[in-house]
Amino acid sequence: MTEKKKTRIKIRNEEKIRVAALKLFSAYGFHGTTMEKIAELADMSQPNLHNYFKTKADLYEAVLNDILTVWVDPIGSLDVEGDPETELRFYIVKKVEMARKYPEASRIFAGEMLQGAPILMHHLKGPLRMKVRAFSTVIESWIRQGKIRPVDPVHLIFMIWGSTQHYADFMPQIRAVMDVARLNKSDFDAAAESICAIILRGLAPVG
Amino acid sequence: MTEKKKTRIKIRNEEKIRVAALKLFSAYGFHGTTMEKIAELADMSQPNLHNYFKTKADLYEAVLNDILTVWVDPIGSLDVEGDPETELRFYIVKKVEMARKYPEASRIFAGEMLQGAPILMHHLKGPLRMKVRAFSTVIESWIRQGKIRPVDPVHLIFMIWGSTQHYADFMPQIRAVMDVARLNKSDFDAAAESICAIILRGLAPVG
DNA sequence: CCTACCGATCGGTAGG
DNA sequence: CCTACCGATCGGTAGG
Repeated sequence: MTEKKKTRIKIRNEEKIRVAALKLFSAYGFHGTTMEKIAELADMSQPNLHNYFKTKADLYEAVLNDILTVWVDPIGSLDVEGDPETELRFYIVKKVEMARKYPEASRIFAGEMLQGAPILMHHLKGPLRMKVRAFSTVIESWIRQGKIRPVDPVHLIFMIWGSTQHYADFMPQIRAVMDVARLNKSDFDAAAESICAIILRGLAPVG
Repeated sequence: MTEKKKTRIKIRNEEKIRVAALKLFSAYGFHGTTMEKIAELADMSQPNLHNYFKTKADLYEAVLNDILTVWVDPIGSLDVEGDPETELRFYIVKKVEMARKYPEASRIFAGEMLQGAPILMHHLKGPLRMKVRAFSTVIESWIRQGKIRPVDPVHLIFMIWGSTQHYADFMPQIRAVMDVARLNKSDFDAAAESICAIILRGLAPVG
């Protein structure tokens, strides 16, 4: 019983650390974040952190792995049997929704890219590349069937990623340009609609 | 004469420092870069750096200002009298060219955004917002004239920025997915062509 | 422009 | 899980 209690506290504390670390790493980067600040935000002493994560680098890696599961994985694949417009719209809307719901995940991922992806390179060359391959296969099939115009599938997916993630990663710029204190759901919806309209129209076959 | 010689050396050294700082700040961020490493790359002693830039923050700001002049300013405005397709194509091609030629500038700018743009916020709310306003005016004029489909000009420019800068900021991901060691000019050209094709077709009026 | 060095911060450990 | 503390690093300065 005492054992069980301890374990529950440990699980809860570890979660608190992960949440605090995600927030700070995403806002200040790896080097701009101190273990002391993470400890504060997680309401613990700094030395105690090391009971849960041996080193700062370990904690950072743990946070990155958390992100991969919520950020990259849930992006389902396109259904080749489906209607291209419906399928791509769903995908784009989902990506914008992710940028809105998990901006910190997006930013920590972006920060990792800016630094050359030292930790995530393995994931990029493995699982992510496979995802793009599956995506490309569907796009190419649609092109062969004349359902969409000929287009390089890889550049298409980069275009979708770039334009959707932009709303999370460049939020200060977007807020400044739009002159709003905060982006609310309707702003994101408008963004998704604009992106969908242009890309779907851009891909629509002649006639 | 001795004075002149000194000045020339000083100018040359300051330039060396700026170049070294841009390279390291863009790769490792502000906190991940040490004055010692900048000094090494600039072939100087670390204390000597402080004769040219009082503090690390001053040097960082100087680098950011350098970037604004080469990264944001030269993006000419759209010519409202011109053909939308020609004008937008020119703009997109130029943006991709900038991502290819000045990836470090793009990355340091992106890093600044990720951290909330503490230093660049003034620029975003001033000059940059004006640029977007000018861009929007032209787009709206084209829409009124039926030259392009109705579209939110602000989301359009975000879409162009997002999809073009992506090739500089997310280069590790792009290289991993495309399975190439380096992106050469033809890759960037293909990217520009894909982006142009989809966006221009997406904006083309009915008929 | 260099040598020498400072004060502060930070990640991590000892020991209980 | 805490107190106390370490070794190392780093930005910046003194003094010449």
